[in-house]
Amino acid sequence: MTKVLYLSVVEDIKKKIIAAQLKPGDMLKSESELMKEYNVSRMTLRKSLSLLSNEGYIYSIPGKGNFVCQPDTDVFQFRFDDYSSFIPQVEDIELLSVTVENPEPASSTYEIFKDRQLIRIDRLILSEQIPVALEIVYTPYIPNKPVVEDKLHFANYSKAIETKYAFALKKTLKITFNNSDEYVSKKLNIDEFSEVAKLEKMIVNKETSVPLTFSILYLKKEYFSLTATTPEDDSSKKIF
Amino acid sequence: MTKVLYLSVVEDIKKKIIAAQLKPGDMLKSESELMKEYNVSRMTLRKSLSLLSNEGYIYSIPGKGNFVCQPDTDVFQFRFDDYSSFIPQVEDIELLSVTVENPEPASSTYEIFKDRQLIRIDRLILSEQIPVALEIVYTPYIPNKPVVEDKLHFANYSKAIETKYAFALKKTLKITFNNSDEYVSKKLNIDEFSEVAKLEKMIVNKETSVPLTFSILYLKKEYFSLTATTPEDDSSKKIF
DNA sequence: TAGTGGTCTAGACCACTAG
DNA sequence: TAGTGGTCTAGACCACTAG
Repeated sequence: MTKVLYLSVVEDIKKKIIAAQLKPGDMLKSESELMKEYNVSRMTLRKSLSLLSNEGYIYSIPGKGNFVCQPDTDVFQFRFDDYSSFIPQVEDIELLSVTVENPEPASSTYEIFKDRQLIRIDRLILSEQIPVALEIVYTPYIPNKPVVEDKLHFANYSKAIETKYAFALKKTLKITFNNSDEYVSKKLNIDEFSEVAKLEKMIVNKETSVPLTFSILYLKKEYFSLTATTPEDDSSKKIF
Repeated sequence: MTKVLYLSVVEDIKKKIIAAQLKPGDMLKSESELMKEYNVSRMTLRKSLSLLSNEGYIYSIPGKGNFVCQPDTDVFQFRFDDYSSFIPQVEDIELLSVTVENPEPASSTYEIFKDRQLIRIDRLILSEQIPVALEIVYTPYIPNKPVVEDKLHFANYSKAIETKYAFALKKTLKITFNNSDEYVSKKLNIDEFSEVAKLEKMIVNKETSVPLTFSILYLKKEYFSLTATTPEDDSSKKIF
């Protein structure tokens, strides 16, 4: 079908794996056999196997052969950037406060940042005039950076760092369901102690483990809905 | 450092990208320049580039050059198989009922399975004697399959299918916070209409879109906690 | 010892881009 | 037209596995 040799080999083997003609753990024919079967050179055949390997279909044991993977079908993926993931309507954002504070011992911010001074920014997210979520963002306070000095540009500054060092970052998101405290319930205009979704996001430098930002999003429970799926076949990846 | 040529090239370029010496959108040197710089053959250099591409660091535009990717750092991953993800303690499972039913029009099972007859299995998951979650699993009823005929073996049968056709499956998980209904609250022994986490998992055949199973897990809110992270560098992937 | 996969090279031909 | 990346080959040498 495809006029590119190595892709037609990939397609054929992949088809057999999906149809379970080749089952997890099964050994493929040897490379020299496959070379004859598909009438391609060793390097071309190996390029096909490489692709199948990258897509999680096969793995190889040197000296033995190539085998069909035991796939992990319990890994789910979803996209999350900020509140906009949850609030489809056009929203307003109300800046509540910008403060500089020291983490209290035993608080989660202390766990993360130790005793570094932090900038804390509180924002209220509204949809159709009603408050929907409360976001609190903590970032280390670095004097002389264009940060507190210019609150308005802070968000963009933060994003810029995130983009520049994107390959060095690791993000962690923890989702729980909590009773709101007095502050949160007042801001969201809900009953005290009623339930809210709590999303804690931490961004750290993958290499150095230095924390970059920590944020908490308190979201009205009826707005929380998360859909995650098994990752798709990564044909988006460029093929060399 | 590494004695494998193509890996040392990968390491060097990756280092530059992580350190933001090469920024998203930047063009790499041409392949012929890189060949000279690293003193490797074209195919070896291209193998390095291929790896970097697979790991999401670079992409190429034929006729133009290789470029540093604009990474998507908002994709999160987590593992989820069943209730065991949430209940760390040794748990008991109580089989509540196994029934055959027809989806009611407008119900979510009808949306998924249309009017196919379904097997519905209700289980109560207990931890330290107290009910923690209620699981309802729907599967198409196929007469003469070793399914309803032998309830005890059903779970294993289901798992076996899942394993065999793992490469053909796509799973979707939807998480929301809902008010419990009478049945759920009674079984979980909580106040009616109080909040529970609701996890709906659907397994479909990726190729044919035929649904395989649909399950709902009602989980006591205090047990719900989900931690997801940005995917790690996939050095687990075998390299050809 | 024969067979397997892993690394690496030199070289050929191609389509596409951009001046 | 010169340069870029994409495909494909034949061949060499290596370490590892298993009988």
